Amino acid sequence: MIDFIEIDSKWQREWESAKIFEPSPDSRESYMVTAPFPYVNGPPHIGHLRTYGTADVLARYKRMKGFNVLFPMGWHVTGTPILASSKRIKAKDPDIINDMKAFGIEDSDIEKMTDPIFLASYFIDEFRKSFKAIGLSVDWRRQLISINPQFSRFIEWQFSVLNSNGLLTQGRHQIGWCPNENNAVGMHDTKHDVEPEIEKVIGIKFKVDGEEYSAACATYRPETIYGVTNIFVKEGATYVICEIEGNRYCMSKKAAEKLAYQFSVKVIKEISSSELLGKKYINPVTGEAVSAFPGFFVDDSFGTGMVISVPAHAPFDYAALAELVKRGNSVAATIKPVKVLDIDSKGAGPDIPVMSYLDTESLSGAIDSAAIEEAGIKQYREELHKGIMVTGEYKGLRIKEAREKIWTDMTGKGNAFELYIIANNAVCRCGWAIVVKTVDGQWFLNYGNEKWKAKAREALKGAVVLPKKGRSAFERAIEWIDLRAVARSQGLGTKLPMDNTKIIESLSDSTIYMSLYTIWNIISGVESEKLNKEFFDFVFLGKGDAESAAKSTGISYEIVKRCREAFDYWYGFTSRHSGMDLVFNHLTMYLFNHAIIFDKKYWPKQIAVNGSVLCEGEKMSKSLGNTVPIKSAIGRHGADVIRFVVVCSADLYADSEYSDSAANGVRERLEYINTLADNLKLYSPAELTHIDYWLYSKLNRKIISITNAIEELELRTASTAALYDSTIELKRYLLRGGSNQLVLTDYLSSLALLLSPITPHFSEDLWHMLGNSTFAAAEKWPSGNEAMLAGKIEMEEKLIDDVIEDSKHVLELVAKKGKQPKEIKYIVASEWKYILNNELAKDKNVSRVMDMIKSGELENTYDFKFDIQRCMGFVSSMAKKVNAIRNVETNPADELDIINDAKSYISKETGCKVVAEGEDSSASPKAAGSMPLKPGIEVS
RNA sequence: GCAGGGGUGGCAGAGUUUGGCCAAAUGCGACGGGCUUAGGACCCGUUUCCUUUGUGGAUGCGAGAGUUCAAAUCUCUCUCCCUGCACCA
Repeated sequence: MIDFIEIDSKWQREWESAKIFEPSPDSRESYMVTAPFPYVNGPPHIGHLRTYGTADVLARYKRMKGFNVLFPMGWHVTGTPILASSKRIKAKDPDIINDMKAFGIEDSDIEKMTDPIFLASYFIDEFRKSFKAIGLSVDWRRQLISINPQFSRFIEWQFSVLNSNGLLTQGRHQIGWCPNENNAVGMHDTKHDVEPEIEKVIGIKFKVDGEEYSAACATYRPETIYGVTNIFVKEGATYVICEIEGNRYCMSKKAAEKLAYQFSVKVIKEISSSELLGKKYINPVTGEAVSAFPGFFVDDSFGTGMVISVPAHAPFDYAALAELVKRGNSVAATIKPVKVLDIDSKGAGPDIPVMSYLDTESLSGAIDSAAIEEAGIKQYREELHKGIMVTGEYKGLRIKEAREKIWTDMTGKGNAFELYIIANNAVCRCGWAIVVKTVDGQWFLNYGNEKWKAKAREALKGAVVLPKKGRSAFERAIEWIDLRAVARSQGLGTKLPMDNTKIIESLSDSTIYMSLYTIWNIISGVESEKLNKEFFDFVFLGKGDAESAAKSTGISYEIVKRCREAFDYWYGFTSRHSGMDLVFNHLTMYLFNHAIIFDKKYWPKQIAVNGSVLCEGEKMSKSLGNTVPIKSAIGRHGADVIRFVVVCSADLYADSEYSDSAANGVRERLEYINTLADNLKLYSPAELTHIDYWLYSKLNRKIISITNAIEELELRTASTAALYDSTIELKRYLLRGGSNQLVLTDYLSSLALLLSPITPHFSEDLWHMLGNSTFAAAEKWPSGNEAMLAGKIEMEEKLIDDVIEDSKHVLELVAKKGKQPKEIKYIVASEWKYILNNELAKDKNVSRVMDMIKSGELENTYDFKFDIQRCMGFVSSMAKKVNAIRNVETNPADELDIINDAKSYISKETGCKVVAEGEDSSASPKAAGSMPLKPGIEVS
């Protein structure tokens, strides 16, 4: 049994004291691997490991390939989540406190986490411990934290460069807002961690007959204006007359209060819902006057609290009218639904489309709001996608188009105004409903800038994307990304240079920070005030020279010069690793920012995108309570098994799956290899034999395929070949009588190195067990020797396997008849069959070979006496399975030798004595059926 | 809707770029057998259907059509599933 925990810590100590992961620029080619610095507001779990593990495998592999590899790590602290967590702990929120306790954090430490900086540093510590324990080959001298003053100077510089390129613009912006706490609300501040969904709707003005105000009716679907039969208000709710931007409206009091965060709202007076019910409302498009009714479903705190009723297209409206009729409302009884659009392109759909979605029978009973809502969603979707207008000015147009036109028509003519709502009714942790607040003067990064986009496209072109199929997502993302709001009123981070009251948002301050790693170990002692524009301009842009930069900053010439050299050296080749969920924001912004700030030679060279980690078949999430902390996973299985399972058990783009059974499977195989290495003394060196060459051939083939796979980060392919195929090969080698100590040592040594990027601790241990004193982690990657590939020998071994398999099949059939055979006779086919077989193997063209036989070309070519009749019969019998013919030249003499050589093995496997002979000299009834690579089998 | 990914045997999951040793790797499960006092571990076999003193045949990789001597693999149409659509990290 391997003590995985023991070897983990042993080799981690040795590597650390040998400083093999702390590189400096030298004469080798550089290779820099980075992954997003983790956000440290909670414990590290195995989900984090996918990206970092993949990056580490690549880093370790490239190191062995002879590159000078830098794999740095930092910590992301910027933004609101850490503040939010602290706040929740302060408020004694049991959910978060229980989570912390479950992770094993002492009460006293939880207490201290009310200080966000303590919380961050606590988890930084945890992450570092876990990352070290899993064996990441990180240069720990370069840990930057996104709120270090030096980091902030760098971000300020970045924004000044962006600003000087005209990429920062100002404008209006909508945010989620808690009226109670008076602050912006993001996902981390809501109940159940939902993102407040801000949506734009249109408020249509229905002039109230005889009054100087209009009803403001909010809707997503202005195109249904042609089908409005009435208006709904909430019975019993308080409404108000108010003034917004010079217009007077009636709307619910609650709505007016919410809209005050978007507009300047002046309330004139309150008005009861019953007063509104008595009035007439003029449709701004059709000019028709309609009545108002009480609607059971109306929520006076949503939108404007006044709803247009389109019974033909909205199940709720239809149901509400039906309900009114049931209660004896005679005016409602006169209302006929008006069809506005049809999902049938010929207009042949039903006259009252809502009937296709709503179970009208159920309307006679109790109201089932959930069912009506579901019908509404379905109808809305279908009509949006397939609908064609059948009435009004835009008759014949598709709905999406018609909606856009009607929207701009109405807002343009002053018949409507735009407003924002929280579509998902998100609620702040304090319990208040979130509202939409309009902020003027928000700063945006303008990713819509065409020149910038062009540069980003160029940058993408110059980068390798892994997996290859991931590229199209980037192409889309570059076109799609537009304005991004960058200023926040709260959170940790760097202040926006243009507005010192604002913090730079946390994805925007992490787009080019990887470049800072290259010099972090040099500047971490430098006072942050000295890191001015001249310094960064020189180090990262090469502007000016070291002397003047040193003079203007007060930093020593040596340091300035070293920084520039370090950046220039390391940033020549960078490989960025991240999860696929970051393609549409972080990774795309990463490309954009590199493209505009740095010289082309420092642009990203490779971007690798990976999937996530499933746990026992389920997506990991806090709410499911199935997140597995890295430290407990390691405690169970050791670092290498976890690395293997989490990082290598799926293709790069697919989700990998962590499960105990998978982990056990990996461990068993590692144990097998280890035991074999332990038992090497039982074998002794000898001359190379057939089966030794077979193993060498397999090994070299494996080296080549693993190397190719890792280059493409196809780690599943690589790891399967390295571990699973290897154990199968080793078992077979021993079974076939292989026992050469030198060969086994060679094989295991190569295997140790091949596995080293994936299972570094195990490999290091194996490497030393085999008598080596160097570090496997720093060894040269094995190179596949083409000369050792022996296709023929592999084919021969395959032949033996096939022969054994077929023999067992026959023996079984015979056994069913109650016979117990003692001997198997193999009859190797005649030479002419081999000639035809090889001829067919060339191009698998049956008719060509037939022609050869008939025309006599065959005899001319091969100088052999053929029996035309039998040849034709043989070829036509082969016609059906021509696909299965192997493209390997064989002959009967060799095949006979192979079988004779393997007699003892076959005999052991089948339990029978083995005899072999040629077809020509055989009297066996099975002789005629013999074929190349499929000898006749007779048991007796 | 837009964009991205996918549909393979009881399950998980390769194979698709470059069509042909593909009835389809590997793992798990199930069943039968061996070994054991027993269980575990381990070993052998079976695991689409039919056929069988043999290595044969049929069907088959979401559905349908096409290209080809040959299709899981290429083309087209359809269908279903998953993910993202932001200012949250």
